[in-house]
Amino acid sequence: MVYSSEIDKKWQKKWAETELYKFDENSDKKKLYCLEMFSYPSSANLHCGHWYNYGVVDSWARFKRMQGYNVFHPMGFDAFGLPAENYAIKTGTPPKETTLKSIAKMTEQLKCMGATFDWNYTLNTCDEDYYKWTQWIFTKLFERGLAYQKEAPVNWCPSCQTVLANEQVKDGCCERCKTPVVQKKMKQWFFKITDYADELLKDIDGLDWPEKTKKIQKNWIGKSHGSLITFDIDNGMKLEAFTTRADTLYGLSYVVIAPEHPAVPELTKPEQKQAVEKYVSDAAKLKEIDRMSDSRERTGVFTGSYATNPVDGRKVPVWVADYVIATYGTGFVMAVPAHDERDYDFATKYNLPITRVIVDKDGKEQPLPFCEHGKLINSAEFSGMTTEEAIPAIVNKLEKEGKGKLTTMFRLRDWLISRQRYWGAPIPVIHCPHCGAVAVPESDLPVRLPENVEFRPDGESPLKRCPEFMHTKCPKCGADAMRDPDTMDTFVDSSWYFLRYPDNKNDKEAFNKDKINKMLPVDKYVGGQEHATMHLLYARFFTKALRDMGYLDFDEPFLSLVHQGMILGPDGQKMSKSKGNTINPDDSISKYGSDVFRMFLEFAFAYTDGGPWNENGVESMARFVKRVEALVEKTLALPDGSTEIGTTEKKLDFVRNTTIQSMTRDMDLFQFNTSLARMMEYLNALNDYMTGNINKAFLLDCVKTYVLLLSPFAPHLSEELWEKLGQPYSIFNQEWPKVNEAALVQDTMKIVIQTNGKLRGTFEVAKSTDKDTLIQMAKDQIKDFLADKEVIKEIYVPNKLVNLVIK
RNA sequence: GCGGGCGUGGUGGAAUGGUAGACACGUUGGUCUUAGAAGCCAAUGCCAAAAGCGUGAAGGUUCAAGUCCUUUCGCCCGCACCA
Repeated sequence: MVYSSEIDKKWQKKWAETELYKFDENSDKKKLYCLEMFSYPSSANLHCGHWYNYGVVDSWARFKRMQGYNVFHPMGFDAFGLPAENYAIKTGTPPKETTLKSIAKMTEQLKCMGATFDWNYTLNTCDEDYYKWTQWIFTKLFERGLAYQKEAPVNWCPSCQTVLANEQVKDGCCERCKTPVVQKKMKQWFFKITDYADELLKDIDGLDWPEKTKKIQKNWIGKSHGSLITFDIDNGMKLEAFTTRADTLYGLSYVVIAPEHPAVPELTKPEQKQAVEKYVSDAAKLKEIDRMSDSRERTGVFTGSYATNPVDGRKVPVWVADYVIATYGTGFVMAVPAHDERDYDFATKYNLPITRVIVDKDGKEQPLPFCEHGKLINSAEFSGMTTEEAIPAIVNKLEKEGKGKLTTMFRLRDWLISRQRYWGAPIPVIHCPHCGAVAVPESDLPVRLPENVEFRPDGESPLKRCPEFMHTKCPKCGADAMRDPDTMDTFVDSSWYFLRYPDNKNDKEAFNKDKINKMLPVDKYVGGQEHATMHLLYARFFTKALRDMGYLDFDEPFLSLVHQGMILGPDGQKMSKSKGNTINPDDSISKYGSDVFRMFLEFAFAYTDGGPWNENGVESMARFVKRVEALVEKTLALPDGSTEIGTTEKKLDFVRNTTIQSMTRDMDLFQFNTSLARMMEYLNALNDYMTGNINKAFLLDCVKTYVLLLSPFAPHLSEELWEKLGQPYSIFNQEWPKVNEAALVQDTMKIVIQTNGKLRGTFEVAKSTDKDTLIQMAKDQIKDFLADKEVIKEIYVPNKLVNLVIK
């Protein structure tokens, strides 16, 4: 036999016919939900990244299955989104057509991978049966006040012609097309993820996620402890400012409001009107990227109004300046130039007073601006207090007058979900002239995406140009009304797909509560780290919101998370067609078979690191497979031989059991590379054994263990070898080998000899040897080295080493 | 600027504080062959070398440090006017 893609086909067929991977919902084995992030259906063949994610994790799923878990391992498609729409704009092919074609092709390809996916549980987000429930979730969030519409300055991508969520803006540019994002005021739908900020932050600690991802998510949520301080304005308004440094209040020099703040016009005195209006409109024109640039000089204008410092009654000017962000805190801040760098720059430029109120802990006057914590001076009764003491003291005083309170602020903003694009789930809302925004009732869902729509992008939603879609009746009052013309961000689709898999055919509800309470949370989730602040955060929010609405009973969707690394081109660069450094898995697979390709990916990289492609590695994996085949064939061809269990048998049995032991551990750690290294060592040990006097029955047993251990990595090959060994179908219904503790006990031990911690030699000795004898043996072995040295201390680590401290 | 991570042979990468470099790739030599390829055997951190030196650099803790601590350099990632 020579392993090849023919063997792959043989077993894929048999697995399909016998429904080997059919998931049994009623099994009494312990469930294990193993999930990889689903993929965008693309017309191209599966690339290395797909294989690395789906193929490698499949090996883990097989391992768990053999360990006796009832593994749920579904696969589906994240099918809405811009690429299909952009392709349609270019070629005129409707997105639905391209997408469905791609899904069909990709499904075939995934089947050729030989993974354990149960395709009865697949889903596709552009399917009506799916997006009906995406829309249903929207209406539930709307009913609960978690979906709302507001006019807001939003991130607008002039190239994609749509708004973007904060998470989709990278360095002031569209994450997708790199075009600089501009600010635009538009009425948009938001999900109130900020309601869950505290819980989303708090629960991170309990997750088995990479520390880095947890940190990224924590920073993104960005909780900060501070105070809200109310300022009376001379026009009778009251404005609140958020600050983390209430202790510096006596150093107040002026206050600043963001240009987008709605109170700006009211604050502006007639004499300043022209200047302020110009400033505000200039600020609006600035691209996000320019405004963010920290080399930019601070600018601002005086509004003509004055605010009163609530602690000492002094009046300070109100400025408008774009260094204040409208969307963080209250969009209004107190400026203490002596103790804040930004305020210091600004005050210096515009000649505003700079008053020191903080000295360092030792009472020294540090150069200004001094932004660290310290001790208060020039602060009335608070002088002499430390920052930590003064903050509650000052806020407490203000609180009695209703002018201050301690509070927390989050960096996280609400999630903007409207998109002015075609290929997405329509927002299920009807705008009625009498009733306002009305959610489409469940009985009228789905709101179908019409097919005859011109989707040329011009900043307007394509659906607006489809009168049959737009015109409808208000579900409440029956009046003529208009549909919402926008579609939902595709991250909405992916925020709940893992809930749909276990109950994907349910046409009465999004998912059955009992079913998903049983199957969820996902036990192992594997996907790219780039989703840290997007998908992974949104999915957590959906889970918590649905829980609070009573649709499910768990708090977190993904208990344990792993990020796969990235496979780079042979040149160490990210693979891309334009660089011409892509590797097509199909070439390797047709040449060597899919198991060879899969094992190469498993062996050649640390899973979470990835790295550059190396063609030689695939070859070497093919050689490994040949050696395994040769082992099985040679074993079968052997005459019966001896039946003795002697030292060589014990030695091989020891290797067999240490292999089981370390592989079981490494697989749980997603260390596929070291697992396969152990397999190579075990193979070498088997080949060594075969050079001697052979006990065939014993050898066969060891070879059976070998094939079992190999099976998660090389499913087709192992199934074939299992059959060759005369074993019953299927190897994947076999149990993962268990360690025989007795075989791990050895009669001898290897002792390392060190002097001052440096290796001098080793020796093999009977386990029963006592300490003093051992030390003497060690000394004897290196007596030449010790000849002119004095041993001043002897360290003995039981069963391991002797370290002689010498002079 | 703040936060996090990582620096180990020619390469990918291994090492519960206890033999650094497992397992491979590559390279070299041998064997087989008319020849080549494949296979098999051997060698392979540095140094000609038993000794000595070696995990970015410098200190420290320890009988013993790639691993723990301090400082420092370099690279990568995240956040970035967040008050």
